[in-house]
Amino acid sequence: MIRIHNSMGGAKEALQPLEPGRVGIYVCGDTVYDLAHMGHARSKIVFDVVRRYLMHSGYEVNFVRNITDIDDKIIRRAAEQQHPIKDFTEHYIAEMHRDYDALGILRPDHEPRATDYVQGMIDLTADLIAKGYAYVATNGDVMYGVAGFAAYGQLSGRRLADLRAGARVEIDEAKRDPLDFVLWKHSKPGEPAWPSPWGFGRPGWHIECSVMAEEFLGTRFDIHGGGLDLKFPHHENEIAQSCAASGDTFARLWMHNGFLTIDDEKMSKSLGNFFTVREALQVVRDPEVIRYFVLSSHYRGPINYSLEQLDQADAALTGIYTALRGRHSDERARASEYTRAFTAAMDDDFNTPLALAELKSLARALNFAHANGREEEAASLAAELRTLGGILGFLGVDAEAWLQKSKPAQALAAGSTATADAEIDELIARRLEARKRKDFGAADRIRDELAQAGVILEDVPGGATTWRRK
RNA sequence: GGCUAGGUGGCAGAAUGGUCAUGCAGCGGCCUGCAAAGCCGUCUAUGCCGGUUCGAUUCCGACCCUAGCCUCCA
Repeated sequence: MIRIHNSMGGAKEALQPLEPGRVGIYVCGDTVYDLAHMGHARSKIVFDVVRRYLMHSGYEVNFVRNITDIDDKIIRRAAEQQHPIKDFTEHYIAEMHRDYDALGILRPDHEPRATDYVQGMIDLTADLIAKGYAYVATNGDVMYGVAGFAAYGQLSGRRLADLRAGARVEIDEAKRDPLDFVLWKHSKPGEPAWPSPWGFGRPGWHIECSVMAEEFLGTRFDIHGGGLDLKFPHHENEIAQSCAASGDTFARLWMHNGFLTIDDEKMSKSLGNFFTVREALQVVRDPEVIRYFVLSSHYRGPINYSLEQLDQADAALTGIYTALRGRHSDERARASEYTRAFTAAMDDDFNTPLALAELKSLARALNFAHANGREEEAASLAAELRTLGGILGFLGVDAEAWLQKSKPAQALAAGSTATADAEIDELIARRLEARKRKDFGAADRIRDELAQAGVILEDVPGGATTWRRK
C-alpha cells in the first residue's frame, strides 16, 4: 500500500488509481530557453524515482512530462541570439535530453511540446469563454476571471481576498481582477503567432498544461507533480481552467518537490545563483552521485547544493559499491528484512533517505557476513542490494570500475586517465617487486606517490593489490 | 502584511508519547610488514518558554529564527 502526501489538503493518502493497476502521472517539464540547472534536475530525479517505484510495485505507469517551447523568455532569447524560435528550442531540447539521459532519468512515455497542441488550447479557451469563465480584455488578450471559479485557491490554501491584499502584480487595466491570468495573448508584430478567433496570438503558460494533461490522461487522472514553485499560481490556474471547462476533478493527487538551495537560498535563474546540470556532472565521479545527493533528503523538504554535499553522497555510494566488490550480479536475491524495510520506507510517501539508510545497513550486513566467512549469505545480500539499488536507479556500474572512476574536472586537470591508468599498473607492479624483496621503504614511496595523485592502493589477501581513486 | 513549510549531535539526514535510524567526521580495538578497505566497540542532538501527561524531541499554545510563495521560475 503506497501512501502519498497530497498537496491538496496536506495529508498522506493511499494511492488508489482510477484504473486498478494503472497510474497516470503528469509532471510539469521545463521551458527550453537555457541549460537545465540542478533545481530542474532535482524535480526530474524525484519524479523519476516515483515512476520507477510505482513500476516496481507492479503498476503500469503512463508518465507524461511536457516541454514548454513557446513563451516570452524563449522569444526574447532567440531574438537576442538571432536564431529562429524553432532552431533555438530544438537546440535546448536536445541539450536537456543529453543532461537528463546522463542522470539516468527515464524518458517520459509522452513528452508533448506546447506548440503541437495550440489548437487544443484555442478550443479550451473558447470553451471557457462560452461557459462564462473567461473574457476578452480591452487589450485583446483573453483572460480567465478567477472570481468566477469558487474553488480558486484551494490547492495553495489561499483566499482571493488575501491574495489581492498582498498582490505585488501591477494593476493591469485590462484585467477585471488583478489575479486574472492570460489564456491567450495577442501577438505583436514579428512575434510567433497562431490564428485564433481572437486574432493572431499565442497561448498563455497555464493553459498548455491543462490541454496536454487532458490530451494524454483525460479530464481526471491520478497524479500531477512539479516543483513547489508551481503550486501557485501555475497549478492553481490549471485547476481553474480544467475543472471549470470539464466539470471533472482533474488531478486527484498533487505532489510538489521542495527547492534546491545554494547557501540556503533557492536556486533560480533570476537570482543567478544556479549551477547547471552540466557543471555538476563535471565534479562528480559518476552521475549516480547526483542522484544519491538528491535522494538523500526527502523530496518535499529543501536540499542544499554544495561540493561538500556531493562528496558526502560520493562517500556513501562508494561505501555501497565497495561492499559489492567482487560480487557478481547474476546471483539471486532473497528478499530479507532489508527489502521489507526498504519497501516500507518507499511506500510511506517515497521516504528515500530512509530507504537509502536501509541500503547502507544492507551493505554493512554484507560486509559483516563476508568478514565472518559466510560467503553464501554475502552473495545473497549483494544481489539483494543490487536489486534494491536498481529500483532507485542506482548501482548500474561495475563496482571496480566505479572505484577507479575519476571526476571529469580532475581528470581534465591531471591529463588523460588512460595514461594515468597505465602508469598506475606499472607502479603497482614495481611496488609488488619491492615488497617481495621486503624493501618496504621503496614500496611505501610508490604508495605515497600514488596517494599524492589521489590513487589509493589496497593489498588484498592473497598478494594482489587493487587500487581506487579517492 | 497574508499564507505555507521548517528549526534534531561536528556535518548531512530520518523517525518517534518512554530504549532517538543511517552515512561522513572523531576516539578505542581487531586485521595488516605498515597502510587501505572491512569488522567490532564508542562519544556528541531534538531553537526558546509555558501547558497536557506517570513521562514530550514527539501533542497543544506563545515567542524567536530560517526558507519559500503572494511576479517568470523545477
